[in-house]
Amino acid sequence: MYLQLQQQLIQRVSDLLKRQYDVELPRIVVDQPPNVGLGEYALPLSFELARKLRKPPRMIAEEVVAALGQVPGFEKFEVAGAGYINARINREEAARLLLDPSAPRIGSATGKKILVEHTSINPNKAAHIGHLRNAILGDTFVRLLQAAGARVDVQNYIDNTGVQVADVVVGFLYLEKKGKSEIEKLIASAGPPPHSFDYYCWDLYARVSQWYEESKENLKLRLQTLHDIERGGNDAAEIGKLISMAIIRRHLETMERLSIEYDFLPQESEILHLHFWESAFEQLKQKGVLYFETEGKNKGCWVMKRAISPQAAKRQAAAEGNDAGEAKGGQNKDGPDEDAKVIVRSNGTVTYVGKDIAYHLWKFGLLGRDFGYQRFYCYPNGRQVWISAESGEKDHPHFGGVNAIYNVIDSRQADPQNNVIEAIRGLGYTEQAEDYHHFSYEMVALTPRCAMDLGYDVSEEDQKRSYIEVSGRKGFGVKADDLLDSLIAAAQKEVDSRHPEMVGQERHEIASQIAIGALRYFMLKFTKTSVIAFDFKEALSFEGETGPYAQYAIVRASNIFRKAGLSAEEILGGETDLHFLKEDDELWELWLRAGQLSSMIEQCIATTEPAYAAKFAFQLAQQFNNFYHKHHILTEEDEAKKGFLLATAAVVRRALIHSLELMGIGAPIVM
RNA sequence: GCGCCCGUAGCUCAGCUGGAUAGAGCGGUUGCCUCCGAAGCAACAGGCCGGGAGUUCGAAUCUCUCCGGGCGCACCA
Repeated sequence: MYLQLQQQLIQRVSDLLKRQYDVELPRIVVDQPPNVGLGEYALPLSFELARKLRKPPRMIAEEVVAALGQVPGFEKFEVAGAGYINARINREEAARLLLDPSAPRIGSATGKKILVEHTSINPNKAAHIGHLRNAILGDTFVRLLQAAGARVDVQNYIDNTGVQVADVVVGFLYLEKKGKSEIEKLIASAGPPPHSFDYYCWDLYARVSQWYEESKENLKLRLQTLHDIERGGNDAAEIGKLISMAIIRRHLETMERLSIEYDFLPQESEILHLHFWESAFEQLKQKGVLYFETEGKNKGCWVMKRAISPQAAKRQAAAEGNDAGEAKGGQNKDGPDEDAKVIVRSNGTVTYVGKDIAYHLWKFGLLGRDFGYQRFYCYPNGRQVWISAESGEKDHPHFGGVNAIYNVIDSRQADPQNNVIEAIRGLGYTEQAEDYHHFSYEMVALTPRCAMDLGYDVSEEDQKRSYIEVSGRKGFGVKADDLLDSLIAAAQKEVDSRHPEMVGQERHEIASQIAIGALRYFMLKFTKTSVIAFDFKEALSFEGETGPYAQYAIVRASNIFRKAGLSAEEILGGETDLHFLKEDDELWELWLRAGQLSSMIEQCIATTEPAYAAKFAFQLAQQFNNFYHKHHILTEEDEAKKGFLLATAAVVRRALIHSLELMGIGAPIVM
């Protein structure tokens, strides 16, 4: 509702500016006045135009207001402060839009096919809290895109031929002296966490990392095992596959607990064995993106010019604009470009970035090759997960070939990601390069106190830091399933004491809804650029700015309807006297925020920042709680007023449920 | 050395495509359950928005610089 009216207003104003002053602003800024009593939109454009038109801002504002006249959906326009143009929405009309449950919503991404890749945990150990942040951010973004009308494929990339898997293979073969059949038995006999296979590997992985430090001979075994796995067709490769498959299944189980699902699991082994790189290599050579270095430290390698950061590129472009004609970059300096990125090593093997370029050409449908596809797992709701295979099933959906991609990868991978984008741009695929988004986020770390509570040795130096990085290699971190279990246990305790009348199964379901709400909200309330210093006390909290706070607001709203013997849907569809909105700014503010839901969705997508969704839900819940406290609906004597208050609760409840849904958080029946 | 991110209340963080009086949660103090459930509400205390300069009618927000912290910069994966 809010977004629609805003777009109409912008259109109207920009037409007017063109007609009346013959000016076109690149963007018409729309703010919200400090309080709703001043209107719903504030346009500061007169300040911007004052110089250009040689008129004081206030005069411009007055002229614009006079010229605007009547605009459908708006009550009036007025000049405020030193020259703001404030717009007032026709409250009753807007509220009617909000009540209509069948109102069509058209998002900015309608009709687009978008690929989101997230989770992508090395299949060699249990998932930890850092992986949770990745998966929750990714899954929430998927939901936001879908709400904006996009068709989204969800991919979870599996690096099954990397060192991490090799390390665990080494652990089984040389530390534990276990063969294939013994590992098979181990997998078959594993139970749920903490007796699960991924937990077992978590410890083994840490032990192997220690063991490598004991002698150089051990490290040689690692390299040899890695090469065996890459080549395929041997014991190490078989065991690697066995381990990786078993761990992937565990990761899917862990994520399923959080309602996180996938469509396709592309594996690195297929990228290798189906020769994706060979196709990419041809293209890259032909277009001159890669060149063969004949001198310097990279002699004998195929290299590409290293990408510069987007910001540095902007600065460089600006500098070039100032003094055009200057030499640009190091390409034509003396000697080889020592800073170049090696893509093919002098021994002929391809680096990780090279494989990634090939893989991303596939994503955009530009490679000319495809994976084989095999069924891997089917969710209870019928959704099918596919996994890559050398020769797959005959009938399968087609993945890749999308309009835009989002890779949810932590900020430490910014350089390699930029290199892939540069290669794609270099091949002439500028549009695709623009629609390649590195969805970058900061890591989750542990506070020193948290690390010590978990029983880890923390050096004196580390104790002074505000946070310590999680490390799978050291086995240092909080496992995802452990955290979930603690959260469920904590929620269960509350539910048990509040609802002794309910049966165990029901209580457990509610407890897990609350736990997931707490966890998902916790991971989303921080902006992507903020390092989360993980702290159990904060994460386990169900009070204040948390998921359960918002869930509780919904429960309260639902209780009103249950107690009244009405359904919220009935109220939304019925007749409501909306004149109360005219004089009550506080109530109108509540309706207005509910109406800003789609505006919030677009903002999240435009900035790739799901944290806005969390803030939105919390603020709406907070406003609702305030309303709930102030108005006792069921004892309201004025029938018209009562109906209006019920409609208010129904509208807000629906917006709350929807906003939590966007974050993958369910609405419990009771709490 | 180069690049990226961060620095806002005691703590953890919003606000940053410039705009009206800088916000929230936690923690602290104090109230509120005969009333749709207190996982809640209300109130108070708490701020040179890291320092400095610049751009602007206007800067927490943009630019530069310095200080402090974090993370990247292999023919490793």
